[in-house]
Amino acid sequence: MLTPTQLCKCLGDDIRLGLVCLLQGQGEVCVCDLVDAMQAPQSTVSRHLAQLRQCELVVARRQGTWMHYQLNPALPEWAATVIETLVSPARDALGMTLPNQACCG
Amino acid sequence: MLTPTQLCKCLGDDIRLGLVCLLQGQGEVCVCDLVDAMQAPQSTVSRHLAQLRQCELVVARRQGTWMHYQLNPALPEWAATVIETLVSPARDALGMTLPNQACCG
DNA sequence: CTTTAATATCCGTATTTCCGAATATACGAA
DNA sequence: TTCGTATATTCGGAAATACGGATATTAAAG
Repeated sequence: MLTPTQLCKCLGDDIRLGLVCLLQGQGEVCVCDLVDAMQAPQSTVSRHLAQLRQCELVVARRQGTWMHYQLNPALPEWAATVIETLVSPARDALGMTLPNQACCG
Repeated sequence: MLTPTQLCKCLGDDIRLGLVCLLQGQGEVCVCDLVDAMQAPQSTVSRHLAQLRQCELVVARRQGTWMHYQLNPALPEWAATVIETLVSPARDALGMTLPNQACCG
């Protein structure tokens, strides 16, 4: 079960927080678009996504070769609130632009 | 200036999150009471307090030999919201009881 | 079955973080 | 000045985390 400390540890990294920002309010996004938006090596993005999955901050769905990620819609309320609160200042601080959903249909 | 990533890193540790829980809603608390409540070595508590100060999550006031800490009342709104949201589930998860303000007047 | 594309995992290395005993500092009292 | 109390800082080592190239896995297509 997700604890507050775990949530903060997960969000206390630029890449993971960036990924959460990309997912927030976007429904599903596939990994290739996330890699593209993060401008980080694919293995790095994938490793961080695995960590987010392990904490249950995100859920994944396979569609053929692609994996689609989204924020876990069943987060505890406090966790969802924390994420919603952080996303806007985090987008500013990290210079995040919305993902370019170019890769898959 | 405090960034979302920094805030999360700061809160992503049981001792620092515990300290924040002890301070939230309590006004000033002196270090001896924090050490007592955390049941951790004094140097450990002091080191974590220094980190919280460096991120400007807390401010300190000296009164003679004692140091009184409180949450920074001038936190950015998003940071204050995150802390308020986390405190209650964090108190549960960490088994925090309120500080025993026994040490100084 | 082979190839190709998307994603995940492995693994050695580098970096960061944490710990707590010991020590230093700051202050008040005698 | 000297002592005692409260707190901060130092320091070396242990543990956790992050990195990214190389490799493995999965699935669709030919």
